[in-house]
Amino acid sequence: MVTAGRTANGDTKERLLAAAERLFGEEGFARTSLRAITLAAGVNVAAVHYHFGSKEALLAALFTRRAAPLNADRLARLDVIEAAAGDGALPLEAVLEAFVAPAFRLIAELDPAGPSPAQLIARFFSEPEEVVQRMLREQFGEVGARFLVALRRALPEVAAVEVGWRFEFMIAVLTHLLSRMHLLEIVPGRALGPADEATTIRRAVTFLAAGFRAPAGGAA
Amino acid sequence: MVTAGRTANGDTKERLLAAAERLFGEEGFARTSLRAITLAAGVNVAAVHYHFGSKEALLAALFTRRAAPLNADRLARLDVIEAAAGDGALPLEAVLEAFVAPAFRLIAELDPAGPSPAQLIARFFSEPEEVVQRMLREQFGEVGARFLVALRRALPEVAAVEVGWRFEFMIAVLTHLLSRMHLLEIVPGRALGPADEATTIRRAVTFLAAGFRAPAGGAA
DNA sequence: GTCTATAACGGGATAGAC
DNA sequence: GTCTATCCCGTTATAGAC
Repeated sequence: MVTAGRTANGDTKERLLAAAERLFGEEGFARTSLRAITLAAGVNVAAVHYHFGSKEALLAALFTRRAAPLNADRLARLDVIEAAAGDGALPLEAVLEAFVAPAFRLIAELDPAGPSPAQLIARFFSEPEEVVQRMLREQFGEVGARFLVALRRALPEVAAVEVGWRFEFMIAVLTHLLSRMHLLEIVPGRALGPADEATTIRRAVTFLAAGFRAPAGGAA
Repeated sequence: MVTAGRTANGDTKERLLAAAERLFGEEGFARTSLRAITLAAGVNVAAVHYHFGSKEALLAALFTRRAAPLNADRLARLDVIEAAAGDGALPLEAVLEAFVAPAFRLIAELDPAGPSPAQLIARFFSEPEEVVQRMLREQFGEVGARFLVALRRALPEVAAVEVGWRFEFMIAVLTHLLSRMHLLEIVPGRALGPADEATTIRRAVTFLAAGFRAPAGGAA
């Protein structure tokens, strides 16, 4: 198929992306060396710079590769919901699921075994690198804004400021789930047990929907 | 007061802790060099090794210094609630506030201006270092277990497994708040506005309480 | 207890052969 | 496109003077 000969496979770039996604997700960006990545990928150190240019550029490539389809999926689902609702109020659970479910889809579809891709996406929210924070704003800005509007339409009785805060709580729950779901948690004897994707989504949506609907005033 | 002479102040150790707390919290452990810390503290590089032994030991010192009183405060509040309740069911909002409020107290009491101490505590939950993860289990194990029991006592009508998951959601919301509260968020035009401590606590508790009480079944 | 100087190492990046 | 070899820098940590 290809013109010139090479080592054994032509997908060095893909192998690098896969290895980097896993290691960045598990160890974080700063702790992961290019040497560790290329070793895991079975390619040469220089390959990173040839294919991507720098360590940061590799990270950026990983980010957009996952975030773009993730957010496209979210917006497509939201389009459907908004079209079905016409001018009426939006169904809250549906909106929440449109935001949450694609992230879990990301886990299941790609690497059935490993914890890989979603963990990295979630980790982005806590990585201090400026590049990361800038890309977060770029990639999630539009989705966030549109979902915020949708949530307000779904909750006309809740003050807009409160919806804004609760939107932040939703992001918290989602990123926490994605980044830590695979490991045994801090508190022993939790016995959360392994749950399938659909159950986890339902759990999150149920919890979040109730929180979003709560009357704002109530003190204890 | 002191016997022998020295540079200008005797609180090198304290200055190191303060600088490290801020920098680790803002930049993360791996990205923060000892040079940056000692520069910010106005002390010599070697002082870190003299007073603490290593970079990791400095981190550990920071962790226990904050986590211990934080969790003691939580448990004390829980004691009061349990004593008042006798054998009856526990009041959910009170239990949640006993868990959430001490963390915010941590912010307000110590450094009224800066974002410092709580941000680091929250960051611990996403730092990949094994030391950090081990200390998390050690320091938060007891508190987590006791609050989990208390939450189940407060919610006899909710399945124990669900309470376990929702406990995890609560940690998500809290850490997210503590680590990111200071900065403008990803979605522009949110207009969350600056909120005082009491309001933020009330917001979180209201949201969480409703989520915890939600009937488990409901699909959309 | 505090400093300077330096050791010992690993990191990202690049040049140039193939 | 892929490799080897190497540059150059910043890092933690330590030894030893003061």
